[in-house]
Amino acid sequence: MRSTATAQSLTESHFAAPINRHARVDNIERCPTLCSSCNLKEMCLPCGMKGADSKALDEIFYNRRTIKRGASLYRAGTPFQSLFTVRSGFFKSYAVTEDGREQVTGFQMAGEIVGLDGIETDSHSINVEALEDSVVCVIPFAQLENLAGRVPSLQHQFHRMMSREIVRDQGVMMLLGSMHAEERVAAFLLNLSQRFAARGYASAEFMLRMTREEIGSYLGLKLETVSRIFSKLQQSGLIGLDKKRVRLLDLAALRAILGRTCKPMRHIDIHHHDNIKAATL
Amino acid sequence: MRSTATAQSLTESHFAAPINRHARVDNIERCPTLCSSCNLKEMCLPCGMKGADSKALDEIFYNRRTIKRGASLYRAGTPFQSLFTVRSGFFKSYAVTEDGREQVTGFQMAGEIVGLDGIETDSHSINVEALEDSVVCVIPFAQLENLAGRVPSLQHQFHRMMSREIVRDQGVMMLLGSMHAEERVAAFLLNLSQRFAARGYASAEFMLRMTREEIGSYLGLKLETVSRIFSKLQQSGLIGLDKKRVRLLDLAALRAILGRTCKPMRHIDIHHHDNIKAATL
DNA sequence: CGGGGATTTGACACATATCAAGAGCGGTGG
DNA sequence: CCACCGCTCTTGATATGTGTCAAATCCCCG
Repeated sequence: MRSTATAQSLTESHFAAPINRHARVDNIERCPTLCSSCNLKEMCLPCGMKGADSKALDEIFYNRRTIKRGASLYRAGTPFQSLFTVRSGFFKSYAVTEDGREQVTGFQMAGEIVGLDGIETDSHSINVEALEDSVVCVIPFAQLENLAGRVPSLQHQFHRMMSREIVRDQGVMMLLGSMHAEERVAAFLLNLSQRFAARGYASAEFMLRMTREEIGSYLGLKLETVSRIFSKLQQSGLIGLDKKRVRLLDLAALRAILGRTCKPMRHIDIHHHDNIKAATL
Repeated sequence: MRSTATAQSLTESHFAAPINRHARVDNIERCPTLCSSCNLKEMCLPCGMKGADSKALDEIFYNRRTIKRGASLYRAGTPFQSLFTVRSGFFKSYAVTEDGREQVTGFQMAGEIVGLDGIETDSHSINVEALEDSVVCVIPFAQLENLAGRVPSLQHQFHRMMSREIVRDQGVMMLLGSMHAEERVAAFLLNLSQRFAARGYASAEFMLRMTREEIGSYLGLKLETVSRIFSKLQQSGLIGLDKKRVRLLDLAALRAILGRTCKPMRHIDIHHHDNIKAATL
């Protein structure tokens, strides 16, 4: 049923966890694994904690929860109680305005943390939805804070993860605020590639779990624009594209797209150049 | 790993930091006020802490530092040691790409916290610069974490402030990703107004500390566009404008600008509506 | 008081949105 | 099994919002 070959390693490896087949209802179960022996510990909450400290995380009484494709992990306005770390699968987070506009604020994959938006007001401010059948670890926030108060390395690691989220968001602002469509798409693909690589997956070929529209929402573009740019990159030989499967064929060229700010500069002449120099210095 | 001892030495090094040079140099002084008696405590770090706990914050050995207009509080790449809370004045934070593009990621005013970007990697990822002569409280982060480990209410309050920053950033993403120029400007003005109001300042009339270009960078617009929209809003009577001084004359109308998404919605019909419903469910 | 940056405004260019049509695909039910 | 349906994606033609370039004024700061 799932498409053939290569990228299945992305999904299969984590599907050892039992998935509730019958009901459309999310399944909650007692966690069978401890953080200290989890294969994701290198990039999840325990990252950076050593020896005894990392064992301390096992104190937390947490559950696994499976979320079906298309189902919500949580919605804006619901009370905040727990953080979630993605065990397997793929999520999107998005905000909705009163007038119904939807803005995707991020895509989350294995090892990434979700739910930080709820801490401020004790209720969630955004929505998080599974883009494929997924499994998360549910971490009761009160317990985490309690434990963090006693384990400095955990506390610090948690702060680092929040800080990382802030830095990530600022990167998105940069992308949305000052990049052209083609740059945004290139940055998006490279970012995904990098994150897959960090997880030991193929970094040059992967499945896009989200639609063109969701990509567009994330990048501040319309779906048609995303599609057109995909086509263009494909024709230029920078990427290979088969439906949702992407192959990055020329990483250097993709990175180069990020560099060039001032368009092809066709109408440029010496005068022009001087102006630009003067303006930027 | 971070002991109190290192924390002290961190602070010491702050004192010893090469803050030489006469005239245009930032000034550092021992803080004359305690958090528990600070007039900003309602909206600063101590916010939400009660009685004895709020006194605990006084344990932190922190300094005041004055930053001249145009001077940097910190720059990207410099080592992270302390957080800062704005005591008075106004700042902008901004990121810079390799190719020199600058993206303003936020404006900070009294009671707001700055520096959270540095926690992740122990070095700052963005730049922060004073838009007017300003004063900040310097909070050595190691000390803060140490104290937070012993004072749960402080720990929780700090987590709330980080979460707030994340939520704020997501609001900016929404603004940059799915709003029109006029909406962005309106949202910007209303946001400033609200923050001034929360501080007991006039919320309908205030000075813009930043240039049109900085506003544009923040909003993902060019300075000319910002200027044009200011003019338009003025001509419509929604705002009064005199150089950097703004008066919000019609809050309701400004808020209304945020509501209308789909232009005049001319081509809409019932079919369309059905599609939308189906799509969102 | 002078000079350079900030702002405004206009004319025009261009990137991206909008509208529209069709193709491909997956699921569903006869 | 095929036919149908809805959704996603692609592609083209066109519209439009915002950027770009330019020039004049203003005025803040030294």
